Amino acid sequence: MAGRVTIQDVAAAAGVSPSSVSNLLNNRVDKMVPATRQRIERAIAELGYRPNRAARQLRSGRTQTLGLVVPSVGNPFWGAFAREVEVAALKLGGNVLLCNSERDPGRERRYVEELWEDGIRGIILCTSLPSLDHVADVIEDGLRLVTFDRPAQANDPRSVVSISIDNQVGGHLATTHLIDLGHERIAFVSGSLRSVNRSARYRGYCDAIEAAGLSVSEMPVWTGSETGEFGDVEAAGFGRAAAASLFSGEQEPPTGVVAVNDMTALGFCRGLRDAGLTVGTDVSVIGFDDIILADLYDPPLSTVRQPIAEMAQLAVVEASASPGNAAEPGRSVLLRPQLIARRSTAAPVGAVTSSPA
Amino acid sequence: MAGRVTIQDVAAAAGVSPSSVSNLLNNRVDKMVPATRQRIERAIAELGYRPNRAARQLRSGRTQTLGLVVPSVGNPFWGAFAREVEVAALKLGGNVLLCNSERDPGRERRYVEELWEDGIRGIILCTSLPSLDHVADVIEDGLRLVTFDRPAQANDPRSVVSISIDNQVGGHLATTHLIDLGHERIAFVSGSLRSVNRSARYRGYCDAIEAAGLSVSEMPVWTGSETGEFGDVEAAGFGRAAAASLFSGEQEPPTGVVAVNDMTALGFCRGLRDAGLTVGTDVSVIGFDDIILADLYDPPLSTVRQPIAEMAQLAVVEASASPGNAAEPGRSVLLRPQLIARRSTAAPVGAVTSSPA
DNA sequence: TTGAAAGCGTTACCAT
DNA sequence: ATGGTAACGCTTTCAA
Repeated sequence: MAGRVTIQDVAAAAGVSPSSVSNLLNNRVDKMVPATRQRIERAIAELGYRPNRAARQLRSGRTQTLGLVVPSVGNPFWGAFAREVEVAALKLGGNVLLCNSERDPGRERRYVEELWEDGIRGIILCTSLPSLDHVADVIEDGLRLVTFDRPAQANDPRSVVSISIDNQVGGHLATTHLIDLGHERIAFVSGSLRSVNRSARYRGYCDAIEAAGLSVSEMPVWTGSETGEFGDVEAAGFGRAAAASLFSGEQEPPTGVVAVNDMTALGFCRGLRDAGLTVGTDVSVIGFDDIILADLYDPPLSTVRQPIAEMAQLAVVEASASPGNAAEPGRSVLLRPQLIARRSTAAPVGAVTSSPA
Repeated sequence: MAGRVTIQDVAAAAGVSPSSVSNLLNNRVDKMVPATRQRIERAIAELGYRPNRAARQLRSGRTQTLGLVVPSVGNPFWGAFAREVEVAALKLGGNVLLCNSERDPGRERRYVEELWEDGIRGIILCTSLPSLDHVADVIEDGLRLVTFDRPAQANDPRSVVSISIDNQVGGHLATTHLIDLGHERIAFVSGSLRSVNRSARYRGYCDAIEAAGLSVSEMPVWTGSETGEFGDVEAAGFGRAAAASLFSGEQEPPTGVVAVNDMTALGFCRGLRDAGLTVGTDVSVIGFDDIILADLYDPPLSTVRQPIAEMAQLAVVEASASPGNAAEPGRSVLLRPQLIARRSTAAPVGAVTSSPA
């Protein structure tokens, strides 16, 4: 019954006009006589009235809902981020509509368009595609797009705001950590490097390697097949396969490993165990993200932390901002990642006796 | 520009009436002359027209969007479930609006009401509250509510469909596994038991203990403070604290542990490590859920698996069903959990020499 | 096979 | 301080 109660019914029951009910609903109560207000409130309660969002949105053109497109909430990192986004949105009185892209550009595009059609005008898109062409037309229509985990690229539309850690610094941090511990044969393990953040992490890795007087070309870099794409949840299986390959005996194995994210690192650790090796003593492994399970792992996983709560907050503010009070668009916010050294990284077994370069 | 294109503009551009455009949009093309159709399609493409969902929904009263309320996507189990729900919804041509309740009844209610106001008529609610009173009025209004991870209760409204594993069987499965391995001092570790699934798991635990001729009253049961609620993500910290307490030396420690879920189990393992104990040899630990990290852990965690893909599919079908083709309401689907024995459980050290009861 | 016109429930303007 | 009323963009009869 209550499902079909309209603002008209409330007005009739309270003996006022629909406008007054609407005014109350929208907190325009400054000049309303308390008695009227109470009559309306009683009518609302008695009839069990609930406003119709579609009508409200159609008329006002506004929504309090933000769109959030992540690769996959099945991945603990994205799950944690999504949660932080919701927390931040709630603080601002908004909702969040969450979508999993599975890192598929087609799905990204479909979702962005669908959200736009739903009347949503602010979207946080967690993508790492080098180009935003696939959603360019919606951006032109006036979408406030915030990309996360993907620093701004040269060809990005002007209005896009990018929020990300400095992945190159992060890659450098992780690699330098291993170098400082005395490692000289350091692997880099990642899925396809076609994503901008992964390649930035890789660049940081290369910088650190070269800076230490080592040669990247001699390092075991494992980036999987060019063609095969790996979802975020599959990252673990990927890391496991990488470990199996790197320690198959066909080449000199690394003593330290930089994994492109924690899931891959955890999978890699599993692979090491399969091979009878011990993480932290036989081989040092460092990940990226600091998902909740990194600290729970045995041994606790060293990693590079992203300040997700802070980033989520920023992203929500930017995506919610009406054109007026938004910061200058085209902005790229690059936060600093933080090295979290735990027990999965240690000095290599033969560190002291290794011949100097 | 394109953002303000309406069906009228398209009709004008194509030289037809809005009705015809609408017919095309809704796939009512059976009796449309191909030429007309092409003109309209060209106009749509040229103008970059995109239908306005709010208007569409307001007029037709229909939405393809489902609501999904989980405790927290920060928890890998719920993240994985949410993903499966989305996959299932996509297959049926629908969307999913995801919300984190943090297991707060007030938030559950607020979300359910908000979703209803958004025009959403099917919701999958992952709650474990004994009563559904807090959302009863929305159900009366005609909401198709599917509860997940919470078997039907006596007072539930008739129309509610419940999808869950048989948690009592699951608890029994986990406990019996430890008993079969030779354990005689088996702890149960959980947050508050006020949730129906947790208490069902506990009941299964008790059944198994008693069936083995042991006494529940002599077992170390750790269910945390009555008052303190623990979120799903905090479950790990909780398990860790439980381990610290159970192995503090104040009482005889258990040789086996049934944790109420994998996050708690993983936290417990971390706590054991803090205490210098080894999981799988010194103490056996079994969890619940089989999150992706269970298999990645060192040692791989024994657990009781929930068939989440199958359950998600079921939930989506039920929540999407229009009253007509829905299965009989009030139904409670109880799926069978599956024991996954891995290396975190083994025979206790003193199994053979332990004195018989 | 296509078109005209009446709403869906709300807001916002302009009266009063 | 409150009411009347015209939109918002679309779907859906019903008529042509």
